Amino acid sequence: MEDQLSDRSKRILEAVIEDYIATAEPVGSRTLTRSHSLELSPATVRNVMSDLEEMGLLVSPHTSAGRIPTDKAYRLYVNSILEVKKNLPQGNRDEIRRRCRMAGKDLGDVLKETSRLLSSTSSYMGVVMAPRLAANVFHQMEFVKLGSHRILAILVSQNGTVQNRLLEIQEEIPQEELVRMANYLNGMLQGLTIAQVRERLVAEMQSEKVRYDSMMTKALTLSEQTIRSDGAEIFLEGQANILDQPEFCDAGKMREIFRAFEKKSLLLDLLDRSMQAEGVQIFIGAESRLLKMEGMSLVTSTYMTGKDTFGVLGVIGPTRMGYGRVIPIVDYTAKLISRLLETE
Amino acid sequence: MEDQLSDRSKRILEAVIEDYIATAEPVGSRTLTRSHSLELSPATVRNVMSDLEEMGLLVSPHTSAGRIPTDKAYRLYVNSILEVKKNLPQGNRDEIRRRCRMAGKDLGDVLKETSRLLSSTSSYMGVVMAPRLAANVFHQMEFVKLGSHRILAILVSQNGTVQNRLLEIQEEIPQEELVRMANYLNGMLQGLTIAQVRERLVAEMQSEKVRYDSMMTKALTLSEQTIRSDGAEIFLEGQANILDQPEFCDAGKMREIFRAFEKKSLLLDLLDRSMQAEGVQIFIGAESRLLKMEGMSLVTSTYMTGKDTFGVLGVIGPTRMGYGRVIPIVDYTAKLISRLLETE
DNA sequence: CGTTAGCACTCGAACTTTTTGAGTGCTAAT
DNA sequence: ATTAGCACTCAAAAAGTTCGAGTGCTAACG
Repeated sequence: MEDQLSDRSKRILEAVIEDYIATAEPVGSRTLTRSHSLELSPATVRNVMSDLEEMGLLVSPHTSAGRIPTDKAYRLYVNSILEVKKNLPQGNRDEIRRRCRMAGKDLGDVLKETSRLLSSTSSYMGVVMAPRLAANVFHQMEFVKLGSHRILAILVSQNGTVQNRLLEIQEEIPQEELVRMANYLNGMLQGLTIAQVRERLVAEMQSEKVRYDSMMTKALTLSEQTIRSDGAEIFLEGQANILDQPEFCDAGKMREIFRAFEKKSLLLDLLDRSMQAEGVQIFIGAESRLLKMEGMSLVTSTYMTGKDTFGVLGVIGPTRMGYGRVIPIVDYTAKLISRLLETE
Repeated sequence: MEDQLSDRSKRILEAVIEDYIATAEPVGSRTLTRSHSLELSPATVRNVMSDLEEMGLLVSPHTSAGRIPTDKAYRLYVNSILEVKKNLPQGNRDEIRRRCRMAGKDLGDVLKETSRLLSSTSSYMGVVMAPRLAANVFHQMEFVKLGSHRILAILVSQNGTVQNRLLEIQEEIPQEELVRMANYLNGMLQGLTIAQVRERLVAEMQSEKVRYDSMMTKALTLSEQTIRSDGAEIFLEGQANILDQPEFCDAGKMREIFRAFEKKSLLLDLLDRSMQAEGVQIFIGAESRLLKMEGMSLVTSTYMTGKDTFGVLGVIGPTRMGYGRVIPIVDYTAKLISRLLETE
């Protein structure tokens, strides 16, 4: 399986891929020799392309058309041909920097803006997943009385995430008691991750010493309700950008794509998966069978929001996307955001 | 200008509009007489249609095609022909009811879900604008210390809206002082609208008696920072639905539409405008030149979240939309949401 | 007089046919 | 090993047909 590709074959494959990225049209031997200054005749190129086709790196949509790179080809390209410019063009750099300066906003706003940023600099779709709540570190909890039977619970994590939850309660609880409850909980839960908090609460509720203290019981019940459910948030921006891609210009496909993104669950799975490893990761076409609609790729990177809580951000575009350009953007943005969000 | 339309003309216009709504195709005299049981010959219908065309209620895309209703025709239809079924079909009613039961979520979640709901029951786009912050009634403010130079400010309104803002501060403020500041402010600002709060803060900061109390100054500065900027939130859901509309199936138009909705500012203007009057309002096609892309209409209604704070919700669809069906949906949803959000 | 049947005319949509040209694979010459 | 040359392919664009739902107009009808 270790494709023993000659240097020349690689050069040609690269040329095909780059042409296809640029034009979205099947590329033929002729056009290749013209645009890229390979010192070869069309006929030679044809032979090589024929080999590449045999190896499953190219396909032709029909006999008398040019050829198109397969997912496998992109994989090869990304892994061993493409050399990612370590240095993002200064222009991009500046823009990202500039738009990252956004003090006075909460985490959600920053992430949304980041998603926008990714979308506009890459000209594909930007996606950012907030760190999963469970991994965050508990910082503080507050209960605010809204009415006689409604309490607003506020859960603050150390990285600045804030979760609000409206709780309906049976019996009225006076404000002072709420404060005492919060104090009690804040003392107990300091520094734990939310996941740990959850365990702790369950354990505590079953322990003997709490069972007969109604205040504590109430407090535990309330807080348990507060941290229940961990709907990781996803910010997806720039959907309109993919309408510009010629391969999706037909209405049917577009609909499919939009529908798919409307329920974010599969995207969530995919992003969750890319959180396994650190750094930039690339999912090409059908490799992520989650994005089962064909022709889409995903470039992600993890970012940090604290000691050991991270989220994922990235760019979604057509398989035929400018990896060389996108990868540094994703990488740089992730690093910058990490720095920005670091709770020093 | 008071169109003196004979009863028959009205019936025919209605038939044309309804046919066009159903099929999205220009409708001709023949088809009309067949589908609707008007007791008239095609020729007669033709004559009438010709009149209607003269009055600017119908147009034909070209000589030998059927006719299409103009914006003016829709307006007439909505105002004086269409009789809105006061009673939403029980099915819809039930679904709306069911999905409105969503306790334990904050306002944002509820509104987002409502937008989804509007979108799916109408099969167009649902849109919900959160009440403008300025009109909300202040309830409570909290400061939570996140780090030595970072404070999380939480602003709770009486209707359950929660705003978080991250503040960077120069000099460290101990937690106890933050609590005292919050108490001071909560006492002072109780029951005012945010707009009034803003004024009050400015006034207070200039008053003599505060000027030399650094704690108060700090408190005022902090809170002033917190309520600054009033980015009304808009929840727009179901964009994929409009891809199903045949009139937008061409890629160019779609792109335009998606681009337009990506920056929500014009939508915001429009919704803001529809907040002038209470109850259901209808903007047809170019009437709202804000949605300057043609062929879109908007049905809105205000909803209440408290004594006198309201937001707007509605449905955006093609001008050729089922007004008779959509209007009750919007109306009913608005009422239900108002009831749900009422701070009793 | 309002309504209707009849008729010639229009013109986009859909279907065919033709043309075009970028592409291929093969073979023979360099 | 490379390349020039050639016959062949086939989608896409252009040109040409057919078809039918529409129209407007006129004349007849109750």
